[in-house]
Amino acid sequence: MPPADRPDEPTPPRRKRNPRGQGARLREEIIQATSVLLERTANEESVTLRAIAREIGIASPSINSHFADRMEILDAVIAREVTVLYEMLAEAVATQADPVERLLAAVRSYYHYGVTRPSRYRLLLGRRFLPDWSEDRPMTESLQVTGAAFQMIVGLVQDCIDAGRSRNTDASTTAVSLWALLHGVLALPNSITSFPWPDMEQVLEEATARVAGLDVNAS
Amino acid sequence: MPPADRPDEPTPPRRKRNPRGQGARLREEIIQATSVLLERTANEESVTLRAIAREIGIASPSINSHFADRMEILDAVIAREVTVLYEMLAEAVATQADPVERLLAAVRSYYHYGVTRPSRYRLLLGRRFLPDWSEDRPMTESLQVTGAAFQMIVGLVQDCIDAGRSRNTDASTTAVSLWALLHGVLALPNSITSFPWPDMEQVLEEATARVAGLDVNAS
DNA sequence: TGTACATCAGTGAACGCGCGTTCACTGATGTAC
DNA sequence: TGTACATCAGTGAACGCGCGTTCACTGATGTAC
Repeated sequence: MPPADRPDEPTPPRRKRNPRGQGARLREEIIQATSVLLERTANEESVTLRAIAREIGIASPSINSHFADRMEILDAVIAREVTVLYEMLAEAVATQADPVERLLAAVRSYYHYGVTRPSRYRLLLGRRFLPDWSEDRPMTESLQVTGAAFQMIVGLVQDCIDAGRSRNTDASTTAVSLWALLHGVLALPNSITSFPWPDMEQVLEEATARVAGLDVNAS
Repeated sequence: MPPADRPDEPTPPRRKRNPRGQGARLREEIIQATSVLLERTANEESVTLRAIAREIGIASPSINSHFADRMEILDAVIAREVTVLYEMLAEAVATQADPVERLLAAVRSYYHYGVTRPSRYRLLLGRRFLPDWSEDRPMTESLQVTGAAFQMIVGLVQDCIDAGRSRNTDASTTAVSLWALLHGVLALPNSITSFPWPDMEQVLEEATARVAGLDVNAS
């Protein structure tokens, strides 16, 4: 006889099975649970298929019909997050009219994403170092959005140049430098916690102006 | 009967046991093997105790008398590598007399370290994200050397300021910005391989001059 | 100079664990007749 | 309107694997007498 009706027992909350044509809903749940689990554990390694299944309350083989392996789930999470980041940038930029302010809004927005979703940001840029990575996993979707985001920054820099608000000449190189700076500012304090870091947002602000050759104070 | 004398069999090369007082030699071998393994597999996760033991040709429990766990070995590797990096910086700086050239030599040297020892560089800055990390592992030794390296950069920037070769005023903030830039320039192309990166050393060179407010062309 | 003994450096088999994967299955729900 | 059946969504037990860890051991070498 199974211990049926002991309500105080930590019985895993049994899921309702999805209705007939709606099997793809579990796919959504898996992506969502992985994202949550990732941010909670702050460690990609502990996001195993079994851990994801536990998080949702399903049997772990149930994942197999939706994803080939762990990496495929993580790739889905990445694709989603890259889009989230891209839209955050676009929204932030849209609120500003001044070319310099638009560029700064994008930079601040990227920084804000990295600070508030550290594990997911790490995943975006650390996928290549996961155990089951291999060279021939193209990730076309994420790469396209990444490329679009980059081109957006290039455009913003170019606008500053065109408006005579940047002393730089090469918008593309400037964008790469800004990206490197942003990534460093986000990654360093996360990596080396016991170091007397100054206010990194302030550092970023100043360095951005220098790297982009910005004329910040003009109206 | 064990298959004794088949010389073409892939018998693991049996190690000579260390002489009496020299047990600590194996400790050295373990650190060395871990470092090699890390660079070869490019993945911290596959550097397991058993993998390290296999690499050296010992039984895996033999490690226990030298290190408490995997993290302790990696910490020893890190301590070594931080020192290697610090000495590379110091040597590179010592070859130059001009303040700006000294700072640039340090920046190039850091970049060179990261490019030539990518997995170890990643370990230096990724330790916090390993599965068995915990907040109360101080790593005093590495942190001291890291602090010394940072102070060295601060000093180099200050020298540029004092010599009227940098338009900046805060050497410490500038050093943080430079560090972030360096880290980003190293990390980005490693993370996102399928992106049309420009020559990152060139990007670094230009951005360094901007971030540090350098007057590069003065003799 | 010999010999008993302690110590040091490391071994090898065995263990329990969590993992991904397999495979036969279950049980609700839509569809054909 | 009823009923047989196919399909869909997911289960649960079992497997082999590599891992870290344990524990009794081995065998060379230095030391005491």
